[in-house]
Amino acid sequence: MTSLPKLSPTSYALLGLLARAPASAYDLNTVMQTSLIRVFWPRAESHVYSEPKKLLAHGLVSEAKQQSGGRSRTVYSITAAGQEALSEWIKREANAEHRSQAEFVLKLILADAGSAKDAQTTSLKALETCRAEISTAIDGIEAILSGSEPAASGMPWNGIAINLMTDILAARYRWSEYAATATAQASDAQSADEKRQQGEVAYRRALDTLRQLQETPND
Amino acid sequence: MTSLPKLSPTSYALLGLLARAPASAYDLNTVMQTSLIRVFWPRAESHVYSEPKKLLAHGLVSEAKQQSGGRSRTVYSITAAGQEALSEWIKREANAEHRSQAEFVLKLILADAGSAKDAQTTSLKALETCRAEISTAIDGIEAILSGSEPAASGMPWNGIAINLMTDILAARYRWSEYAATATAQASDAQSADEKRQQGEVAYRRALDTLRQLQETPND
DNA sequence: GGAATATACTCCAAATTGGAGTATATTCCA
DNA sequence: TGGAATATACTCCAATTTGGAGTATATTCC
Repeated sequence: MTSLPKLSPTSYALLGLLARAPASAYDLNTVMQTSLIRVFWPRAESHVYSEPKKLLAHGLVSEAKQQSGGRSRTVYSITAAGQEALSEWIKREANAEHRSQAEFVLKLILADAGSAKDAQTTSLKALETCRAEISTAIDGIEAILSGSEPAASGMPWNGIAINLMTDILAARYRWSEYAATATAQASDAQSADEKRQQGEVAYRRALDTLRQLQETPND
Repeated sequence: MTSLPKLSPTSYALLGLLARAPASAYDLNTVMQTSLIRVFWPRAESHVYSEPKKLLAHGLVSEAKQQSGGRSRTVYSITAAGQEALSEWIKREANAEHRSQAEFVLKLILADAGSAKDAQTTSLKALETCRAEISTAIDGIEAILSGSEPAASGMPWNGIAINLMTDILAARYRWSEYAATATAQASDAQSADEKRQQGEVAYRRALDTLRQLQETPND
């Protein structure tokens, strides 16, 4: 018995979308690239197209080929076994890890190899990017709120989850403002001791941020 | 002329570390797995070991084999061409994208396929994870501040960068508290309309978060 | 003297990316 | 009415990256 390829979180993500309604890989990809899911589970298009085939091999979805003119379309639907596997996955203890990846922070960490100006430029770029993301997010949320879809699927879960996105975005934005100021203060002319001093102030700010969280009264 | 494999941000990350001091792949890996870099540019051990060979092929680093008893050690050092390539990379406009990946958010978004209890359990797990990360981070920063290394490398840049980590961690922690409460309020017994209502409240909270950022006075 | 831990790697299958390529269908605007 | 742009609906594949297992020797601690 040759075992089937193991299911990944991506498999379950798509299975979860198919639990809402049958869809083609194209439909799934549109959701994967444009919805909240993209923010917390980004996957390549080619991956979104290949994954349903794996679900099919596992018997978690069924496929139906449709013809509309010269163009064909494969629509996937979740099976009973799929429903079963999905709710089993949801129930399983979650991996609460939150991974991030940001090339510009790498440049900041290694900024010694460049000039202070470079570090400032990088911070300003981050600030600009946050501003753009904020505008886009506001438009998106407003569209959802004004949209008259009767009880959009995933309520209230999507609403709760989107707050993680906006809270992190707010933190990133405010940090960018701080970093733009802090990097502007730094200059190549500074002495090693001045640089160290400035670094210490920064570390202390970070420590304060965390200590405030532990002091939070739980009343 | 067969072209060499292209350099990735990971290549530059290691080149940047070698710009501080010569090191073995083992040393580089220790930094990659334990320092701030791990938070914003996590890479697998096998990758950290193979990348210096690519740098070597490009002539950006040189290698020196050392013997210490029966065990050998390859120490890499940055070359002049490496210095050049590194500062060119630092100067290049940064990719300011900030990617995240969090399986537990996926479970929350797809929580319709499970019970309200599952969503709450997931939120509580996220909260617990944040608490552990906060403790670890406090210990780490305190160690840096009390450590008497004279002007640790990367000052003040590392200090500024670490604030992005702590600011995001604070946002994640506070969101987890919010999510634990919000998911506790939700129940499977709720009507579709109640769920929709609760979702709307959540979306409005997210919108408020972002709008406050735009209203920030720039004085 | 033995166990645990640190140093110092290699190997490889599997997962994932990202970009290019190939069609047909529909919508828009001139 | 014709042509361009955009949307639908995919496939293919090389290159990147992961993650885990495996193989040594060296040092520290009890």
